[in-house]
Amino acid sequence: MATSTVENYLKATLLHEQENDGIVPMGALVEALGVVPGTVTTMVKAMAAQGLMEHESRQGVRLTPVGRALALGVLRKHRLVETFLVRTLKMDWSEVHDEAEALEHAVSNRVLERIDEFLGHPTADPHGDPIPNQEGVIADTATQVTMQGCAINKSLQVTRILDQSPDFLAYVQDTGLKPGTRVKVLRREEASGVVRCETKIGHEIALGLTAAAKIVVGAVA
Amino acid sequence: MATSTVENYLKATLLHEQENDGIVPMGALVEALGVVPGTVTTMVKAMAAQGLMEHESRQGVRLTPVGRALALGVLRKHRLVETFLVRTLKMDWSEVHDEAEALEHAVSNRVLERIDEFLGHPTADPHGDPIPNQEGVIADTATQVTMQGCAINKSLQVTRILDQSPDFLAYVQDTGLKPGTRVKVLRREEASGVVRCETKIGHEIALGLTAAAKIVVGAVA
DNA sequence: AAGTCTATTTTGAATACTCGAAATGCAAGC
DNA sequence: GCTTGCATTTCGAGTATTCAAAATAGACTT
Repeated sequence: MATSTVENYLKATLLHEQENDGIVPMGALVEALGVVPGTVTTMVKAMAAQGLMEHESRQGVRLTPVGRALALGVLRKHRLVETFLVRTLKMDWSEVHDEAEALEHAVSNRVLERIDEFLGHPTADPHGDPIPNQEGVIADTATQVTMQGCAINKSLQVTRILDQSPDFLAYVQDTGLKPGTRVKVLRREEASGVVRCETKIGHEIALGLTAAAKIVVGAVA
Repeated sequence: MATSTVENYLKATLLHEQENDGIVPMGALVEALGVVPGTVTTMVKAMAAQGLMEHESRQGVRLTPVGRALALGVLRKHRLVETFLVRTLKMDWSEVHDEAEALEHAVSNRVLERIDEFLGHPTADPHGDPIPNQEGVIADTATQVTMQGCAINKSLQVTRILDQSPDFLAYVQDTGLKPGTRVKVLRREEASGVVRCETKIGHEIALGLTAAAKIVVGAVA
């Protein structure tokens, strides 16, 4: 079995591979895991020896198929646990990340599949991030549109938040732009970079371009 | 924070103190934790230095108030998690022990209190073992009576199973003598040591004295 | 081409936990 | 009182993970 440290390295690598393409630089893992560079080098070598990743010296790492499969399993646990904490235990969706971080290493597959069933096989967690299925397949996200690029004056709904930092989560909470919320972009002010929109409740909101780029929207069901 | 290893040593010590009185011999921890004697000596010394237990050389250990409080917290987590796995996730009550063993170290107090609330503040886990409350107080168990010593021909119910081994749990499952089940002891055959009883469903069962001594019964509500 | 900057690697050391095997203390029996 | 036996302790060593600090490789300037 992989230790929780190893699982964390796998997950961080997978997440980076998903966001950017090509090799994952050591610095990205240093950043994501909050350790010093030397530690990452040591761990990466050990994991490469175990066949979980490939290490190109002075370049970075890449997951092997085995490593990727394990990483997807960890991601699945993380996101199902988050969903569970919010939906069933009524915890605040902006505070469940750290809890899930700890639990993802302790939940067995047996328990996980019970949770999955209990929740009705959800495909996205409370932040809208897709949940890999048991085989590690993730629903397509290539065609995603954010509030920065979506159609104007069309009734849409928030489907995903791309920035998980507590700050941004609090901001989203504040404006009410959580996954599931109906929104319509009224207009974009090119000069100032302000995006004006209104929510279902009639509330009108102005948000900056960077913020708009982090909120994914889709058609209403 | 205590590591999960430390939590396991604390819990094992508490459990032994509850079953037997006086000092807990090192051998008891060796047995309970599945490590070699030298390891226990090393850990115990470290924990004594941290003020979690007192170590009498060549004798054994005793929890300090601080250690006991922590141990009760771990026990509370273990038992609430077990209850949750059985009641909410519909897992088999004879197989949840190992799962809870892993989860008890990963569940935060915040999550734990949500689970407690979700379950309606239960006072006993699926095996009938009492769940300490938030202050570490355990409901009285001194007046417990087993099927070995209870009244004859009185309608009672199973309230607790004292042996958690998979074997005995399977036996209990088999005979249907789970916590909550109504039973009446018909008679005890002194010579053979057989205890005859009948369950609510009219089923008549014969069980040995050792088995009878592991099944706690109480008045029906 | 030489020099500089930065990411990465190396090295040496620490912590927490574990083992196996040898040494020791103590209680019980003869 | 001496010996035996078992529980416990000590000792030396190994794994996994981490850090701080020094060394190095490449890429980027000038």
